[in-house]
Amino acid sequence: MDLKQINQQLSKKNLKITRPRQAILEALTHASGWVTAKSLFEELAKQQANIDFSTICRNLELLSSSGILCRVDRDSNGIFAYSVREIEEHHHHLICRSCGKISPMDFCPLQELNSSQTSGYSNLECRFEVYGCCQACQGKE
Amino acid sequence: MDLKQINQQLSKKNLKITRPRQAILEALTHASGWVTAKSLFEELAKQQANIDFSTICRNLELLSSSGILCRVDRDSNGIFAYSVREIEEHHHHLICRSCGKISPMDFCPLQELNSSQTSGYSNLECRFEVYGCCQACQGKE
DNA sequence: AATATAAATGCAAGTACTTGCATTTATATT
DNA sequence: AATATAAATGCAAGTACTTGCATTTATATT
Repeated sequence: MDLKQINQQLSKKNLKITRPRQAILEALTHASGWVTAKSLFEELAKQQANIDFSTICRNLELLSSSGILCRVDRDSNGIFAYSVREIEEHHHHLICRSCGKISPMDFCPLQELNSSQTSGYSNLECRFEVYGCCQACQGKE
Repeated sequence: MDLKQINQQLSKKNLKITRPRQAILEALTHASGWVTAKSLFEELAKQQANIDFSTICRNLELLSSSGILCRVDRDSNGIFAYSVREIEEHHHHLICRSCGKISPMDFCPLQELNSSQTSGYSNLECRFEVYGCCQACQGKE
């Protein structure tokens, strides 16, 4: 997804097209891989964009919950990595513990979950991430 | 599980039975529900146990990875809640977003995951939590 | 019982956000 | 074009750990 399309999405959701937000999205669309709040802050600082760290965090959070970004706990330490969402369908991620590679999976456990396990509950959502060692990293350690 | 059994497990794993660790485990075995690092710290401070916050965090982390405690991201904000593990079998948790109630589920998505989604990967593990609104909380909001 | 050693602790400093609030800014309305 | 308003920002202070390191302590070995 490119910046123009993203801006259309923002307008649809009554989210404003501000200078800091544009700089953040510009960096995200041009980034080669996944970024963290910290790496993005450092990148933008280099460009003298002068954007506060809290503004970056709030935008990454907001853009993720708006479905414009994907958010993954790559190192399973609660520090999230973000990237522009390229897949519209609901999905989860498979993460290599060794090289940090992130791949989408269309499998969602909620669909497979027998309702007896969650009987009486409404508004079900889940958090699901799979960690492993990818083919390229096997034997390397 | 009571303190005696836990201490046997600790010895088996070459983990020492120290005064701070005993105070933490004593509090955990007597706690009515789930505790956080912060709530446990405050509880122990009240008892004048004089245990450093970092010692509490390190123990909760270690005891979880040793299988003595369960650890759940109850409010999906990265702040974990812990409780003594009463179920030996591998399991995940179902959490009520409204009242915070935590229930075990024996379902594990890794068993259901089609291997085509993770082909080439080894040492698979997953993080899985389900959030919803429990029966008692429905209509309350 | 004395010694060795590996684990655990406490302290201080560091990390990665998060929140509250006053100010600014983008967009809709007149 | 001026005004209203709701969203977004920047700053400062707060939160919840986390890490490095010197010191202490529990257990195994002699």
